Amino acid sequence: MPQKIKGFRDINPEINRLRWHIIEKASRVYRNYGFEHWDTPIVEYADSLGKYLPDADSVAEGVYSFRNPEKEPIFNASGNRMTDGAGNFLMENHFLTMRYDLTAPLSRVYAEKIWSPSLINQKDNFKAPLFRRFQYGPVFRFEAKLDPGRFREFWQLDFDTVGSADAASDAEVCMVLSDALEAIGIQRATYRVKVNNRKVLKGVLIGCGIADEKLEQDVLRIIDKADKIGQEGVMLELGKGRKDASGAIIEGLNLNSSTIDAIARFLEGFSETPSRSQLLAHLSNTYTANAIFDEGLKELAEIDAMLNKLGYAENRVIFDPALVRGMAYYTGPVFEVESLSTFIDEKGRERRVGAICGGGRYDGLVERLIGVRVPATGASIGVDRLGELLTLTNALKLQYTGPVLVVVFDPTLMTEYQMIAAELRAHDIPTEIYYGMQKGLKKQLSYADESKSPVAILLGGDELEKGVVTVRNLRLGAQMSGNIVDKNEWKQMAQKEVARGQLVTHVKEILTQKD
RNA sequence: GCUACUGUAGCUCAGUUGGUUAGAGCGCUUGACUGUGGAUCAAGAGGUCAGUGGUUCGAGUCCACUCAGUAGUACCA
Repeated sequence: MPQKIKGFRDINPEINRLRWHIIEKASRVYRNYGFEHWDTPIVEYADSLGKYLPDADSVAEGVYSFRNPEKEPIFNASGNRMTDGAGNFLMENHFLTMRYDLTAPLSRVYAEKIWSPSLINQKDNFKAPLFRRFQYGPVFRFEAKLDPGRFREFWQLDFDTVGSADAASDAEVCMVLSDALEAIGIQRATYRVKVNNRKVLKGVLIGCGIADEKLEQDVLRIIDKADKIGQEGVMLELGKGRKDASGAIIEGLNLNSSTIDAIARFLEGFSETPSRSQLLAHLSNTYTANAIFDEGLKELAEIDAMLNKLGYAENRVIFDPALVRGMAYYTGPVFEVESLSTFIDEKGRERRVGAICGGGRYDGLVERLIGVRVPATGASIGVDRLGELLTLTNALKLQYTGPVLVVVFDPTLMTEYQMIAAELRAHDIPTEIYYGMQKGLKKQLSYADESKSPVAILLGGDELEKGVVTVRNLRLGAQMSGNIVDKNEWKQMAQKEVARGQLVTHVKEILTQKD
């Protein structure tokens, strides 16, 4: 049997409806804030996408890569074609990579399209142009192990502001996320936008004597897991390591105990979720160690002030001092949206979906491509993750009505059926004619049910002669089918013979009925 | 990647201490029903018991390995 690749999905109409609902509602909010819609290719030169470069002609760690079949010239760092000793251009089959997020392509677009090449030599006296875009589409990651709800192809829905260092643009990210989720139909009580600042964490760690970047990343990674492994687990992993419940051994960082204590004290300060203002007060009273910390704190205070004025209170946006986000490239504020909704899995356990959005400030991303520091901030909705959440928690019921179905009683009347369908379509009523080979009436009406048709049109020789059609209200019929005994009575209610000229009016009437 | 568990029809599962031709419900197909489903009845299709090797007179059942799935854990742009 043919098979699809694991980690890739077939998207059925139901998932598609949900997916596009999310995209349409969120995009409208993004547009409202002035973001414009861009798309970029699914494949990019590997070099454009950052540090996850392939090292062989195979799938490299985490990404899908392959050689471009076309031979193209190689460029050096200053953008000139490289030549061999005899002056011939060096050509190569470049490495191409399928995008693993939408942010790396964004920085490529910015560098290539927005940053005019004529300005590349003026970088010392140059103010980066402003660029605000939203984008959605599939991204690809090679995952060796696939957790439920994690795929190799999945959709993201990003919005980013490139060219602003203002904390106001960070505050705006929180507002956009909050607005977008509510536009999608997520109840305010069921999500929280969480905000932290990498600069604060960095400052604290420097205060603890951790300045080495690699070590900093390791410590942050462990802090990030605090809500999962608890305070105790964090301390063990910072120290000598631990054994988890399944018996797997997790290596520790072997920090000395005074460092661990200092980090623990920092985290303990927030064991009870404090309000934004409490947190700011606590931070400023306790840690005034260094410049980067102060800068981070000041940014958080600005974000807080703006959110307060604009009505984004603690029930929408909170500060979480242990929030890290995995990505190394974040340089300032980081964002994550946590869903508070729970669902019961098939084994009866209560579970959560977790993070449904993520983002942050990444002032160094464009710099990696063109050597110029361009501040940028933004976030992304995990479309499929969110869709999964809405399905599992049954939080959103999308109203969907399928097409009217014209039942084919008598194949010789096909032209008549086509005319009926055309008439309904001309009035913007989606209409389908049954073309299946299983002609039984039962089959045709089951088909109508499956495609969620509201109405079936029945017409045979008798009706044709009388100049009428029979219109059956399938939604009403379904409602009544449970408790009706007398079939004729039921038929009378759910089904009506109307004059051919009244068809459109009658169908419209049924369609506008609310259940 | 590591640890544990699971793998029988499209789905959910039963299958005795190893014993003849592997079952049920739901779903599916056809018909009763040459013009009215969400009912009934009847018939039917559908299985390399995840795969390979082994133990045995005999394996769905026991053993080993492989693969896949689930849960936890690690990594995660």
